[in-house]
This record gives sequence, structure tokens and C-alpha cells, in this order.
Amino acid sequence: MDLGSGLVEKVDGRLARGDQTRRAVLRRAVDIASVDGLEGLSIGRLATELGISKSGLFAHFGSKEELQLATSRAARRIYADNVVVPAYEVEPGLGRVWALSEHWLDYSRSRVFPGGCFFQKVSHEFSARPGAVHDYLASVHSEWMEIVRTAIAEAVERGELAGDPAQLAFDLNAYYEAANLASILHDDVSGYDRARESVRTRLAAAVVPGSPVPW
Amino acid sequence: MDLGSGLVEKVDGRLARGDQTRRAVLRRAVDIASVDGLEGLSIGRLATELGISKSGLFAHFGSKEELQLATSRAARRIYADNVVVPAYEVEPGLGRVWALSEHWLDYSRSRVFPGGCFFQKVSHEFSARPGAVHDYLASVHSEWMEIVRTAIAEAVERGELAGDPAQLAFDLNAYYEAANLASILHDDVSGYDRARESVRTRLAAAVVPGSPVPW
DNA sequence: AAACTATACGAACGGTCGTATTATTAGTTC
DNA sequence: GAACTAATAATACGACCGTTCGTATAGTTT
Repeated sequence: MDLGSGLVEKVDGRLARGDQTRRAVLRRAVDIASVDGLEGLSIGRLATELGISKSGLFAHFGSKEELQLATSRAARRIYADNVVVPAYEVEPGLGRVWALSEHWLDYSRSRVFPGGCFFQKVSHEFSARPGAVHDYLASVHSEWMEIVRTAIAEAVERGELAGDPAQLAFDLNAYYEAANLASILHDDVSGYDRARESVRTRLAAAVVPGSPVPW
Repeated sequence: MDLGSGLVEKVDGRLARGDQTRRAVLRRAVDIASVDGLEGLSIGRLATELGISKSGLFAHFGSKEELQLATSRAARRIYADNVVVPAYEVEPGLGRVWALSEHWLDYSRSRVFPGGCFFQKVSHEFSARPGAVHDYLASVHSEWMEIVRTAIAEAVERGELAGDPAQLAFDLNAYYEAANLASILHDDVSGYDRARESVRTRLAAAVVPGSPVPW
């Protein structure tokens, strides 16, 4: 997963003033959007909460859609930092698949975004609408599913797992999403234990006998 | 599942004029909300699309929140008619569990609501917000999970399935939801086959040996 | 026929939305 | 310190939001 190295910095590493603002805006924007969605994220509200002017904020993005896209890109970055990067520190194979699951559930449970998984929220919001935001969110979804599928495929290649990687990736991701929704909707974290158990059972059923398991 | 027999009719079975309007409004409202959410469902837009006045429409509900609640109740009715009722025509046991899965996936695939499952959409929209709409959607979610869990528990009692009904219900529901999102986000129905396969495999692993299977 | 109720209408309210234009400030460079 | 540029603010616009009000029309009841 390319994290995008486009940090706009001055030569000495300090951020230009405009980028500080932009960064602060996006930090707040992803939090708001995870609760109220990308449409509920209004420019006026965002400016008020940050104590800056609406027009000044608007000048950074040029349009509402660009703000939504920038917010989604910022969220992807945070998502990558909290889920993908830590899992990639584990050796490829079953261990990494397990790490992906654990980090995903932790990422949702610990409310890295206050409204739960940012992409769950806004992907549903834009799922049936045309436009650049929909397309970007669909691409992030595909990218994520490919990451899970690849991790599983590596475990299969190593002889630790058996079965169709795409099918297994579908199942694991389904557990994550279901736990995320249930926990937010009912303000109850028990869904994460359910999901963890589902992941463990599903993986156990696909483990090649004799392989060591990470749980 | 109580479908609510509160049909407001005149003695001869004809609907009063106001209820005809109300019914037409809600029929359109659930479709709009399944695409653009319950916040994207604006009173002005709804009135324009139906060719009636904004104020006349508004008088039927009294507030935006009441319209959202009425829309959600109408959607629940449609959901029950398309998923729960047909499945309940099958004898309790593994067959009914399978029927629930098949009808759910059909309900989503056939776009009973143009934006996919109404409750998937709006549950995410209101998952992190307080209010009566959130509470109602949470109760519908619980009600649905209980329906699935009970159907599974009946199959366990009959000796057709083994395992924790709540855990199994969590898994099956997760497959439904994941298929729904993937199919809408990517405009691709292949997720339904994935989900069907996941359901079949998951149930097969829980079937008590010797029991006949419905697939 | 008269009285009453249910239903729908048009106009307007204050507020917020996204957006555009213009002015003012702050930072950097010579 | 002056000149220039980048960043932020001020102000305003038209559109739409949910909501309220007063009124007209249709249906029902007496």
C-alpha cells in the first residue's frame, strides 16, 4: 500500500503555513465525516469548529467535492498507518493475516475515528451515487480487499492455508464490517469478540494441518 | 415479526384520501432514502417529485424527524414482506435458515430498494448520532438479528445444526451485508455468489452429520 | 342546506448551504 | 525596510433547507 509521500514541506522540514492549516482542517474533517458523513461535513461548521473563516477554509480546496476527496485521502492515510503498516511488520503468511484482523478490529474498537471506520461510513453514503468521491471510495475498497486477499494468498503459497484466497478475504472482511456496525449502532463492544471468534474459527478451518497458528 | 396491522382504512376497505397521499409519499421516500439517505431525503425534493406542495406534504408528518421515522417504518414493512414472510413459509429448521439467506440476498440483488438494502444504508448514516431515528434503527437491527438467531436455534433444537446460534447468526448476517455493499459500490452482482457460497460453507460446517441439506 | 373536518395550497420566515469577489494580513526575498 | 507573494478574512450572493401561517377546496356529517 503506497502511503503517498506527497508531504509538502519546506527544505528544512517545517511545514508552510498553509499546509499547517490544511492539515488541521483535514484532521478535524475526517472525525466529523466519520460521524455525520461527507455530506454532513459542511464548510461553515468545519470553519466554526476550527475558529477560522469559512472563506479562508474554502480557498484551500476550491470546492466541496475537493474537500470530500481530500478528506477521504487523509482518512486512507490514517487507515493505512493504523491497520496496514503494523500488519506488514509481521512476516508474510498466516501470521500477517491474523495481524491484519487484529489491527483492523483494534482500529475500529479504539475509535481512531470517533464514528467508527471512516470508510464503512462514507462508502455506504456514496455507494449509490455517481461522482468522483464514489469512484475514489470504490477504489479504496478494492485496494483494501486486494491487500487482504494477497496476504491470504501468501499464506496459501507457504502451505499454511488452503482454499480460495478471494473467498476467505470476503469472509474476513465481512466479519470486520459487521462488528464495526453493531458496535457503533448499539454502543457495545461485544461484537468485536464475536468477530474475533469468527475470524479464528474461519482461519482454523482453512489451516493446513500441522501449521503453527498465531492465536 | 409483527408486521403491524395498522392499516388505516374506511369500513368498506377504501383508503381515505389523506392516507393515499401518505402512502404514495412513503413509497417514494423509501426509494430516495435508500440512495441518498434519510438526510438526503429533503421535503422539498420529495414534494417536487410527487407533484404536490411542500407544505401539504409536511402537514402529514409534522417534522422532518417524523417523516424519517415513518419512512423507516414503511421500509421495515417492505423488508418483512420480502425477506421474513417468505422464509417463514418454510418449516422451522435448517430449511428456514437457508431460506432466510436466499431471500435476503434476493431482496438485495433485485433492488427492492434502488440503493440496495435500506437498513444498511440508513443504519450507517445514523449509527453515530443520537435521536429517535437512531434508536428505531438500532431496534430494527436487534429485531432482525434475533429473527436469524431464533431460526438457527430452532435448527439446533431439531438436531440439524450444532454450535452457538448467536455466533452463527453474526456470521451469516455479515455475509449478507458485505455482499450488499460490494455489489452497490462496484455495480457488480458477483458478491452475491460469494456470499451464497460463504453461507453454504458456513452452514455445512455446522450441519450435524446425516441431516439433509436444502441446497 | 348548513356546519364541520380533512386535506392541500401558496407565500413567506429565518437559517444554512456552497461559492465568488474583494480586501487585508502575514511571510519571504531582495 | 520595501516589494512581492501566499494565506486568511470579510462580505455578499442565490439556492435550498425545515417550518409556520393563513386560506381555499373537497368530503362528510348533521
